[in-house]
This record gives sequence, structure tokens and C-alpha cells, in this order.
Amino acid sequence: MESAADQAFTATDGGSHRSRIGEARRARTRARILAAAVRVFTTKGRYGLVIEDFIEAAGISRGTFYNYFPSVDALFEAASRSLEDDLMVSIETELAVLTDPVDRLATGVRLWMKKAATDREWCAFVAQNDRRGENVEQSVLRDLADGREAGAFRFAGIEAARDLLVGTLREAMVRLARGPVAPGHADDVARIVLAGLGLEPRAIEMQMKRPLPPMRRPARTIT
Amino acid sequence: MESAADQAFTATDGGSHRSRIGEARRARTRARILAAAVRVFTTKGRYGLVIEDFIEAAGISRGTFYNYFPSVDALFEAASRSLEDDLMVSIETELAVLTDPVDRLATGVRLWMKKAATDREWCAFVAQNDRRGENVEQSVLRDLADGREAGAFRFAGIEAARDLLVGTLREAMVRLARGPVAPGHADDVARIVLAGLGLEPRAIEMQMKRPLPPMRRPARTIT
Amino acid sequence: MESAADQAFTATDGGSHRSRIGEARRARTRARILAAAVRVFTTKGRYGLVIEDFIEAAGISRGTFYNYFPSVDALFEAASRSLEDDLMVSIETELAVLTDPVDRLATGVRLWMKKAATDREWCAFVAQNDRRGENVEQSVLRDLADGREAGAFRFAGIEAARDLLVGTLREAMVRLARGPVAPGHADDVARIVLAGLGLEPRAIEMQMKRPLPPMRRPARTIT
Amino acid sequence: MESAADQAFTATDGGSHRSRIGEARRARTRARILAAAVRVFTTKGRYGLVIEDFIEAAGISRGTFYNYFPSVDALFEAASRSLEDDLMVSIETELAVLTDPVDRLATGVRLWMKKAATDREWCAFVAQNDRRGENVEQSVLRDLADGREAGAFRFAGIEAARDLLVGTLREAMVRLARGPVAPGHADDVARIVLAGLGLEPRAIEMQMKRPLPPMRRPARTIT
DNA sequence: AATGAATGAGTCTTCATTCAT
DNA sequence: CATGAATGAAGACTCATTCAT
Repeated sequence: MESAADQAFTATDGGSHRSRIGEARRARTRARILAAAVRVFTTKGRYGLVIEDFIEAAGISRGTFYNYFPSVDALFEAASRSLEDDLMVSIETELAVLTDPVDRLATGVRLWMKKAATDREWCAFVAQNDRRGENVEQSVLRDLADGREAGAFRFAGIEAARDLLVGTLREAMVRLARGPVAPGHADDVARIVLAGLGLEPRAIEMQMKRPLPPMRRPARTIT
Repeated sequence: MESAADQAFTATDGGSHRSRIGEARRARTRARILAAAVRVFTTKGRYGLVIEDFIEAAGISRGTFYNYFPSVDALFEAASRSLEDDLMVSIETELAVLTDPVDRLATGVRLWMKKAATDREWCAFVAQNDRRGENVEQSVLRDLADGREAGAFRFAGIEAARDLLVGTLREAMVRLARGPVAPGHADDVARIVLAGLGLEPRAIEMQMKRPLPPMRRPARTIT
Repeated sequence: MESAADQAFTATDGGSHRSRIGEARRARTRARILAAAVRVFTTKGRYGLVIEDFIEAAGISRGTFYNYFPSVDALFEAASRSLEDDLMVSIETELAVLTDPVDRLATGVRLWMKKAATDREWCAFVAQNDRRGENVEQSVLRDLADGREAGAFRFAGIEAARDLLVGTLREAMVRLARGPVAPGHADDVARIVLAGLGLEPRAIEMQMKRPLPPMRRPARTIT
Repeated sequence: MESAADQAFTATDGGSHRSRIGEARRARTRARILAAAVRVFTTKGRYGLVIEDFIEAAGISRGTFYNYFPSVDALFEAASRSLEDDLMVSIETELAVLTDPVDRLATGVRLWMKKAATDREWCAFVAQNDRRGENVEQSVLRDLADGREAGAFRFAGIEAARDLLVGTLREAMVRLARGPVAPGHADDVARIVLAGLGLEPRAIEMQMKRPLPPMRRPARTIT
């Protein structure tokens, strides 16, 4: 039942009160499905999953699933982007204060690897997806180009450089998702990538000594 | 379809000729299915394929498919091993004469990329497949370890080194499979990988100038 | 949406004003749903429609639909009766002044065809509906019987006569609903039906020359 | 197991023996499904039927249904055309010896009504479908045009004439499918249709006295 | 009264697998 | 061995209906 206050409000508000309530509920359900989907994908992999897996994990009905996502593929895409973008926002926030492309790229790689090493679920999930989102691709390409122009990076083709960066991180994540790794693994990966980009050994070590800024929003927030 | 002559001949023969004919036919049909399967996997990817896709491409019946492979997974496995081992045999043959691990690894990477650039179908297929075969993994790890011990490679962790090598090549292959690339791309990839492994720039250039031995068996032979 | 003024007024009033307002609103919403339903049925036919089709066309919510109609069938029934009775009232009004059964039947057919040719939406909708309403059936049967008794009509069985009349008009309406027809089509249909009933050619021409009374309520009023 | 004779035959026949066996089986199953579908549609009407209804009636599996028809609609269409064409072939066979369009059309109508009166199942089914097949439409239009040109028919528009013919027969069939009719009903319908087309009363009576040729293939043969 | 999120039973559709020919 | 019709379990998808707000 609506309270008198609600009534009066509604009367002069043209229905937006109900709308806002509805929207909030929708957002909550969507987040719930996405969170459950991440668990499912992480646990059971990318393929061979059926709708049942997700509705059971999310505690919703079949119909509700289709009210939010038209297919498992769409769900995976949404969950994937959500997780990745979530991190990228955190990273970009930190990188915003850095102007030097080498600082930016080195810090970005280290933060990414730190996240991967710290949050196994995130790592396992993102490693499944063999394509990075637009956010990541653009950010990476820009820093690579700028760093080369500045003379800090020395590599032949920017495409090869991007493949080195993305490919190495991905393989490292797959390894991380599979089980324990040697201590220092994350740093090893960062070093070898920077070496591949042609950064001087001393510059690499300077980068590795820089304190890594803490990332905000460490808790999973699926939107 | 057997000719009438075959029939007549078989009829007066013991079992062995029939067997030999049968075996040869079996091998031919199997090869035909595998070749068609490679085309299918290359074109449509690894997942979401159904038996119909393969029997249509191979021009065989449902029943015949099951006479040779118990499932799509088995077919993929067979096609995958066939293609990869095929190349590894070629590469290993060339590398056999090389004793220096750096020579071996550099040449191996260059041959691999040459194959990828030359044979798009092979490239697309192998890029789909996540795990490198055991052959590849072991050969790579040995050369990495030996090269580091010899002081030519300088990298922190061998796992990171392996991830750099495998990951970069994989991304490069995905790129190749997607469409045309800049000229010199294959060389760029080889260079950047070697740089990542810590090889001196001059040593890298020396490697790149080495003539690349031709690979035998250029024509696809699926076994 | 009620204005604030309505609200305030209602608040100090007894129940009856609210009731009257409510009834009026109810009637308006119902009419709106019916009008939308006619459009939907006309466009998409009788079957395979889902509630979504109607709530979208009417711009209402699911819940509201059920406040007015329990099912699509009920909605169709209501829309159907509404449209057909609407016309029959008009036609009966005109025919009321005519006593001769031949005059009545001929005029009725001509008015019906005129309506069909003039109002494509009505035509398409009614053509979908198999059974004529009871009103129509009884009126037709009486005029047929009277006309035969009077010696004007000459046909063997009254059932066959009714089938000729109803069937021919129906096919003509289907044709009209499908697209443009030759000029004079409506008259052709009236003539051929009267001929089938055995009316003399001269009598037919006399009927066709009679001025057709205008129908009242030309504008759609769904109740 | 194949017999030795089969073997020899197959060997020189390039597989067509198996093909013919397969085709025969396919044809039988298709006919079985169609026959069952006719029963179902006749009994339960055109709409609201589900695949289950048909596979149960035909005694086949779900998968088999889809091997032959993609949807209930397609099945209805096929069954409908099959029945209608079946009759039209019979009728056309009889009409082939007749050159006069009036003879042809009058005989055609009488045969059609005879079929409807004799075979209730056929009648009920065909009456469901509100469109005649191309065969029927073309045959009717040609005879109408020829008969008018010959001066025997007198009607204003050929479209109206077609609507009269098709519409009247359809309503008569609906009536027949619903229950018993007065004796002579079929003849009444033929007479009233011919009258509508403007045929002279004496000519009508002459037509009605012509002996109706027996139709071959009286038994249901669904193809 | 109006809203629209949630539900789940009812159907549709696919596809791996079998097997008689 | 090859064939392809038949199968039916598994899973996808729809949509009438309910109900808290």
C-alpha cells in the first residue's frame, strides 16, 4: 500500500517515483545475475554452460533470466566487460596523475598483475576471454605510441608491441588461474614485458622500485 | 565406390587383398574427414559446431562420421595434433642441426611465424587452440633454460619467459588470422620476443639475418 | 494522470464524485484498449497474437490489461461485437423505414459493401471473423424468406441462399482488405448476389439506382 | 543384411538402390504424418494445436516431425494443398473431356460439392483453409472468363463472380462440416451459384440433369 | 487503478546417437 | 563399411498470469 506521502508525491510527480523504484529493483537483479554469472564462469569455464546453471546460481526463474539477457553469450560479454571495465576505471584513476607514458604503462601493467595475483576469481574470469575491451586496447596503444615517440621504448612495430603486452599478460593470467606460482612472478612478468618493449634495464628497475599506489574500490562492484 | 573390376577381383581373392584395399580406403576417408574438419574449425571456430557441419563439409553420412570419430571433441583433438605435430616435425627437423639454444629458439620462432604468415588456414586453426602441444612446450622450456644458462638470455623467471613467448606468438597469430598485417610483421614479432628474453640488440640482428631454412612438406598432408 | 487539482478536490469530496471520475476514466481506458486492439487485429490477424501486442499498441501496462480484459479471446470478442453491432445499428436504422424485403436486403447489402469499401480497417477486421453475429444472421434469414414468399426471390434452398449472400460478401471483403479493387466492385458484388437470389435483371437495376441513404455515425465510436 | 543379389546390384548401380529404399521410406513416413495431420486438424480445428498433437497421432517422435515439417503451419499448408490438389486432379480429369466452359464450370462445382457432401473429413478440413490453391483459382477464372465471352454467363465483374463462386462454396462447406443438411442441399448450392453467374434458368436445369461422372480415386491418397 | 518485475509451466527446437538396410 | 531415417533427452524460449509497490 502506498502511504499518503507517496500519494501526494506521486500526484505531482508524473509517475517517476514508481519508475525510480522499478529501476532500482532492475539494477539490483541485474547485478545479482552478473555476480552469480561470474562465479559460474569462473568455476565451470566458458563453454558448455546452460541457462539453468545461471538461474540456479542467481536464484531466479527462467523468465527473469531472459528479462535481462538474451543468451549465455550476452551474459558472458556483459560480465566480462563489467569486470574488466571495473578494473580499468580503478587503474585509470591512478594513472591519471602520471603524465609520462612509460610510468603509465609500467604502473598499469603492475597494477593489472597485482589485481590478477590478488583476486583469483577476477583473474580466472578475465583470462577466459580472449579479447580485451576497447578501454584496455586504446589505453595501451596510446601509451605504447607515446613511449616510443619519447624514445623510452624501442620496438619495431606497434602491433607486435601490443601483442607482446596483451599476450604475455594473458598467458600469465592463465597460469595464475591454474594454480600457485613462484613468488615474484607478477614482477617477473612486468619486467619481461618492459624488456620486450625495449626499455633500458636500469629504467626497468627504477620502475619496479616505484611504490605501487593502492587501488580504490578493491571490493567487487558489478554494475 | 568400388569399380566392377575391384569387385570381381576381390571376389576371387583371399582376405588379405580385401584388407589392404579396405585399409587404404579407410585411411583416405579419415584424411578426407580431417581435412574437411580443419576447414570447418578454421572458418567457424572451435565451439558451437555440430556433427552436421563436418559431415556436410566432408560429404559423408552421419554413420560414417561415427565410424571414424566418436565425437567432435575427438575430431578436434585429432585435427589439432595433426596440424601442430606436422609443423613441429618440420621445425624440429630444421632445428636438429642447431646446437646453440639461442639459434634454436630464434630460428624456431621465425619458422613458426613464417608458417603462420604463409598458411592462414593453419594459423587460424592453431590460434583457436589455447594450449600448445606438449612437444612445443618442452622444446621451448629447454631452449629457454639453456639459453639463460649460457648467458645469452637474461630474464627473471622462466615461467614469465615462456608466457611471453607463447602469449606473444598467440596474439600475433590471432591478428594474422583476422586479416592483413603490415609487411615485416613476422620479423617484428620475432625481434620483440627476443628482446623480451633479454637478448642483446646486436645478437638479435644477427639472428634476424640468418637465412631461414626452407621447411619441407609445404603441402598439407593430414595423417 | 490526474492533475493536482483533481486530487485536492477529491480529497474533500464524498465518494460519489470520485466514483463518477473513476467511471469516466475507466470507460476512456477501455475505449483506448479496444481501439488499439482493432488496429492490432486488423494488421496482424486473429491468431498468434500475444498480450504484449496489445499493451504496446495501447500504451498501457500488463496489469492494466488484466484490469479490463481477462484474455485475448475476450478482447477479440469485445472488439468484434463492438464493430459489427456498431454497423448493424446503423444499417438497421436505415432499413427500419423499408418494409419490402427485397428493398431491405438489397439496401442492406449495398450499405454493407459501402462500409467495407469506405472503411478498410473495419473491413479487414470483420473479414477475419468467420461467423456473422446473430443480429446479421437473423435479419438476413428473415428478409430472404419474406422475399421468396413475395415471389421476388427465386432460389431453391434458403440455406444455400444465405451461404451465397454471406460467402460472397466475405470473399469480397477479403479481397478489399488485401488491396485496391476495380471501380464499381462494390456494385458488382451487390448485383451478382441479387442475381444469385433470383431477382429479375430489371429489378436488380432498379435497386441499384435507388439512392443509398447516408449512414449515421461515420466516425468510429467504440463502446 | 543385404542379400548377395542386392550386393551385385548395388555394385553396379552406384548406390541408387539404397537411395530408392530411403526415398520410399521417406515418402511413407511423410504420408503417414500428413494423414494423421488431417485427422487432427479436422477434429480439433486449425489453431491452438501443438506439435505434440501430431506426433502422437502419427506415432512418431519429435525429431521425426522436424525432419519433415518445420512447423505446424507448414504442415497445415502441405496437408491442405495435398487434399485440395488431390481432388482437383480428379475433377480436372473428368473435365478434360469437356470443352464448353459452362459445362466445365457447372460440372466442376457439382463434383466439388459432391465430394464435400460425401467426404465429411475432407470437407471439414478444406473448409478450415480460407484460401484456395493456385490450381483451383486458375481453373475457375479461366472458365468464368470463357463462359462470359461465350455469352452464357452474364455478370458484371469477374472478381465478383469468383468471389461468389468461392465464397458460396466455402460457406456451404462450413455448413456441411457442422452437421446434417437438407437433402438436395448440394444441388441447391450449384443452382444458386449458376444463377448468380447469370446462367439462364433453363440452362441451369439442363446442367443439373447431366449425369455426374464418377470420380476416380475415391479413396484418400495423400502424397 | 496503474505499473512492470517476477514467475514457471508449456512448447519449441536442436542434435548426439542408434540401427535397419 | 556406408547410409540416412528415426529417436528422445536436453535445453532454449515464450508468454499468460500474479502481485508488491
